[in-house]
Amino acid sequence: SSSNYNLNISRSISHDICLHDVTLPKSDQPSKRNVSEVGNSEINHSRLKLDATNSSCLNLSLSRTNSTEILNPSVERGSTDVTNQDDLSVLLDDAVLDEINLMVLAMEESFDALKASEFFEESDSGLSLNSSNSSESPNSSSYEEGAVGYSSDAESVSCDGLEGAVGGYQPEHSELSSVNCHNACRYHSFVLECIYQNHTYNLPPNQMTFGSKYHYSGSQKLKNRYTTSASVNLSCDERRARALRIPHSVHEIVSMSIDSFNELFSNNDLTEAQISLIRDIRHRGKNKVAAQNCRKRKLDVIVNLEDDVQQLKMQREKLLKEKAQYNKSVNLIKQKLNVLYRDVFSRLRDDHGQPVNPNQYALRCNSDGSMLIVPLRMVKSEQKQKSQKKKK
DNA sequence: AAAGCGTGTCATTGG
DNA sequence: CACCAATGACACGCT
Repeated sequence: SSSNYNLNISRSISHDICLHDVTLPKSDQPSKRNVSEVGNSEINHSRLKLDATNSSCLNLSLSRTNSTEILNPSVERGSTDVTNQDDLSVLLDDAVLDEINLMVLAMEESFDALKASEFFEESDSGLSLNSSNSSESPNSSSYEEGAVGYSSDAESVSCDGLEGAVGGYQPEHSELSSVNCHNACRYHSFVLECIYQNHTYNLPPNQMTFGSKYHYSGSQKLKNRYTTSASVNLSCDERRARALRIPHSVHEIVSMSIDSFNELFSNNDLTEAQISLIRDIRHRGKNKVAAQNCRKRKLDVIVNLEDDVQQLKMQREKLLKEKAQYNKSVNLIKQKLNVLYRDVFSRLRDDHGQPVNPNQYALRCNSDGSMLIVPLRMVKSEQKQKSQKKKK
């Protein structure tokens, strides 16, 4: 079945390719997301798929729908059905294997897309990539230049010839499906170059530049601002530093004292580009540490505030309990006072020896300890006056 | 697929 | 005025 041969192709090819592991620094390995972006440009027809989930191993897979086109470019799409492995093995002729091996070779050449394309041009049927700038895109994007150009917009080289390569699926490419392994290889090599050099893989192709300063000014500066995963950035600076032959590691540049740092520029050995890069590296490194400290402080503040909230909650609970206790005591005292008051009142007698009516009179306790019997209306009017004074 | 988190970077600000 | 640390905002990758 077609799915069977698809499996076999994948196995044989990936075997070949995995034998020639392209080992990348861990920090340089494209992340899954990057791969998915690359994957977006895949087409449903014959295709090469960069499987960089384990980017040390380049995995080549052929989609089942049109793998015949890769295997045999002369077969028109849909005109031939390959339905079993025998057919496939016939199609998987030496020429195809050569192509595959050449791709592997190309990958061994540090993904030098130009070299890869040269191999293919020498070996295949002459079908060429419709890339207008094959001479400029991969070659002019050599590692050194990309790094040098980091601080110079003028050195940017666009990737117009590969529009859509990174941005997403481009239907036109399906028309070239049988065209190809080597197109795809070059294209993916190119994408890899982009990723390795300046991480512009997240940019639309027309903005993908080699060696351009990654900070885009103007209205696009936020959207297109260069950003990469944390693990990639440092090595990015390190590679730039190496490319410019800066005689210090990124760590040294960042951590050296300000005096040592200034001494770097005192002897005029450094070019403008080097100086600019060194300053940028130091600034980024310092800022990175500052951001880390800032976030730590922020977390500390949050933790402290959470502690404060907890303590205040506990204090509130405690005060509420105290308040309840005091209210209880006050009520108890009021009850006792009431009992005492009634008791005292029940013992009082007027001039005729009659009990005093508690609805008409009240007891008043003076500051000197003496007690008076006062008419209740007097007490009430005095209370009114007091309350009015308080309002004023 | 969406949300949340961690991180690096850039712009800005205040010391 | 230059420098630098601090910080808000943003984008990205990862879970």
